[in-house]
Amino acid sequence: MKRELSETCYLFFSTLSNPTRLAILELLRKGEKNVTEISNTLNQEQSMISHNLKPLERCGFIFSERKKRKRYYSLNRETVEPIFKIFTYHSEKYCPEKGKCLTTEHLRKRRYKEATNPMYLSHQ
Amino acid sequence: MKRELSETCYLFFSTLSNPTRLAILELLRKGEKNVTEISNTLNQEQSMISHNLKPLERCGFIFSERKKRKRYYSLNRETVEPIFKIFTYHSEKYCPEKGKCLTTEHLRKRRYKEATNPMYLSHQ
DNA sequence: TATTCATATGAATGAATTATCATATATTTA
DNA sequence: TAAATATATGATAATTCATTCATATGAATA
Repeated sequence: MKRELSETCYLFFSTLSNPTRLAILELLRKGEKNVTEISNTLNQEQSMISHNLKPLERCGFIFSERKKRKRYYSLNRETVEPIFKIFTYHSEKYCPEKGKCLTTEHLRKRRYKEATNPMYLSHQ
Repeated sequence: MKRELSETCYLFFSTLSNPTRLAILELLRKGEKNVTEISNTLNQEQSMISHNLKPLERCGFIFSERKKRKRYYSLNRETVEPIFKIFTYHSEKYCPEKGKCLTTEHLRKRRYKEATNPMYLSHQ
């Protein structure tokens, strides 16, 4: 089906429908990181990280700023946090049997004040 | 990249990252519709509509109920409306030059109050 | 300015997703 | 129960997307 009808809408959600990009967003919730740091933390090729940072920035999910040689990426918390908040609410209420999104773990942590280890590193 | 790390999260957003499915959600905002009605309104193959309804229902974005021969699908307004509300807010603030999502048209009315006091945050 | 470090880009391969067509199943009515 | 109606399913073709590798660009430092 043609996608012009809701180009922006489609772009918005398709940018979020990728494990690498979700992992990047999750990582940036901890604070800004440069490309090499993201690459090392997620254990993925630097070029692959760069390729994935581009759509995230284009959609306004992240911002970037160069500092000396490095370019630091940071989360657009204003809208990204609410997006995941709704996702968390939705998935807990309507998809309770499904596995948990790690992104929800962090939100859950706040609620119940219990620390779990960040398993988003355990992929690859 | 493996996707186990956030299976539900990935599923959630990938289900929304499809023009046909977005059009279905948009249509269902007007009220419940059966498969044939959706198919006719969107001018798409019936089987294609059925194929796309499945992931939407599986993710809890829509519900269905059989009435006589027909199966009526309805929107899960509780979470879908807030999702699009955030999308609208985000895209108007961070992607202003891009085309508008049709979904945003309906929400635009209420937009100005919520820009200062975003009620979509009330989910948690 | 030559070198090193950091990031970005492009092309091509491979992987995943989607639409299509044919057909199957399910429900109602004659 | 046969026919008509409504929806679902499966296999394949078509399309879109992601990853990789090689390399280019850009910024800082020696």
